[in-house]
Amino acid sequence: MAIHKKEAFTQKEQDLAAFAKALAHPARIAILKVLAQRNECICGEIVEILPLAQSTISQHLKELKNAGLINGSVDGPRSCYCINWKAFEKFNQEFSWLFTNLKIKNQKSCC
Amino acid sequence: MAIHKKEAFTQKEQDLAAFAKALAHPARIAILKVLAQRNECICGEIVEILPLAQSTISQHLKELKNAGLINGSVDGPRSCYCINWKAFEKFNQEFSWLFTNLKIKNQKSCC
DNA sequence: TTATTTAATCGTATATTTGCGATATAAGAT
DNA sequence: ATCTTATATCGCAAATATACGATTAAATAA
Repeated sequence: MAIHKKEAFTQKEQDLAAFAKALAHPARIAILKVLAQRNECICGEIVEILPLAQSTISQHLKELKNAGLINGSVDGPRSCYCINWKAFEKFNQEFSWLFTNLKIKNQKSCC
Repeated sequence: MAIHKKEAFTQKEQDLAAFAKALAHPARIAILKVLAQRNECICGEIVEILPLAQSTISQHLKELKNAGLINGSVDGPRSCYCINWKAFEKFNQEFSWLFTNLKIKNQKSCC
């Protein structure tokens, strides 16, 4: 593709797309659900629950962290991850804004 | 990667991921906004508005259509696209469900 | 009929994503 | 100090995604 034209779009569009991208894989959604269900921050448990290799889980966790959806901290020999509720709230609002924005002007499909 | 392990996850997880994937590009979010702003269904106008080639826009439209987020119909020599509000509403609820689901059990990040 | 317009599709190049095994790292246990 | 455990990272292979120009197809206009 030679060039990524992301810079041609607004920051809001890029942010929303980046957030959506982080959610754009069933494994990552499943990971978020696991993290949310346990009150304690998890890590290796995810590897046991999901049918993916440890390195793959680690990679997905990294992506979620890079997207800002989860926090991570080292806890002795293991890593502790948990959902970044603030970021989630922010993106939830962004999404609501998008839906609302889309919906106000036009209520029905024309084709 | 050899094998896609999507089938290892629940249908809901897969559906949500597919929806997120459709939104995971700023161009597609921009397209949705254009479609929403015009009460009439558009097509070639998008090509003039966005800094992408016609074939690229066409490809993005196809993806949005495949994801069920927009409808499309042939109108003479041109194509008419518009947002599928029903599908959007459905996915909006799915997302709300996810957020709610995530939020009920745990209110604060532990790390 | 032929030309024009509009959009979809094809072919191609390149970038990114996904996945895994192997290895490295770092803390705790013995 | 060495072994074990837990996780991150590296290197690789294969699949997907992104982008574009060129071509095709289909309808209208001339």
